[in-house]
Amino acid sequence: MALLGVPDPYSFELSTGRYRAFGVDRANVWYDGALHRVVGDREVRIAAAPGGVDVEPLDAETEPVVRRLLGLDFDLQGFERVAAGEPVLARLVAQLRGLRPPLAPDPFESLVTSITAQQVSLRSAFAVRGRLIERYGGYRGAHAIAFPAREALAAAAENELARLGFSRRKAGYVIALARSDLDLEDLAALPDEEVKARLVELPGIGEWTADWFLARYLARPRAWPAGDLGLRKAVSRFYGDGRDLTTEEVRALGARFEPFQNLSAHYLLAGLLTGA
DNA sequence: TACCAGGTAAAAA
DNA sequence: TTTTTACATGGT
Repeated sequence: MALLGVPDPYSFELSTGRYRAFGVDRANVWYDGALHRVVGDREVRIAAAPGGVDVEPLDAETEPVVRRLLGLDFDLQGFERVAAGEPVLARLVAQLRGLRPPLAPDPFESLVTSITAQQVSLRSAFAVRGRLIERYGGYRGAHAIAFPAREALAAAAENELARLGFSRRKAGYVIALARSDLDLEDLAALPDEEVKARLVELPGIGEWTADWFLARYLARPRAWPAGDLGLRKAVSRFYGDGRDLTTEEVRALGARFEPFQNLSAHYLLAGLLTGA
């Protein structure tokens, strides 16, 4: 038993919901009440435990990944202070106390995952992504499989990805991303708008995909995917007065959550999903 | 059975 | 320049 302490507030149940909500995630497997993920060439098991989470094995290689998978490093206390002054968020924060959005451990994985989710339902995206992981993944643990390495997909052919359920066009996006000379690690040093500018240069990466990269990989506090269908539905439900808001209206409403647009988006989405 | 789902780019107008 | 269309799968 290796206990990793968690910040306050923290809800393991709520924060791991994304790994279960839309089907089986072959890289982040929910099994027997615990989350399983390959780190390096080992499978890590993460489970709730009194006083924190039980992580096996826990060491310098696995801890940073686990922290990202569980969203442990978001400034939730700062968010709660700001949310207290906003009626809708105040209610959501109370109902979803300790919810921390998971972060993707790897930038390439984050982008490929978003590409699979473009236009289609998340259940459909999970299914296609699962087949991609089965076919091109790395180390196979007892439950989880390592997400495909960039080199593995750089060597793939468009036809092979199409057989897994990618549209021809999306297959091309994934391969072009894998083969591009953009250093995804370097993006972390750039401001939000510069990151987006670099990413949308790539084929198949538009503003939506770039926004989710800021939110789910770089954990930028102000990331606000205004064009996201789910977020538009959520914002419309809570602020639309019975009307469906446009992307531009949602974008403008983001100012109200300054400087915690990212966490606000996740709480609004979770609020919609759980009917809160 | 159709139709929609956490978009994007290319064609058509 | 703005609007329309194709795309592939899973769920309802």
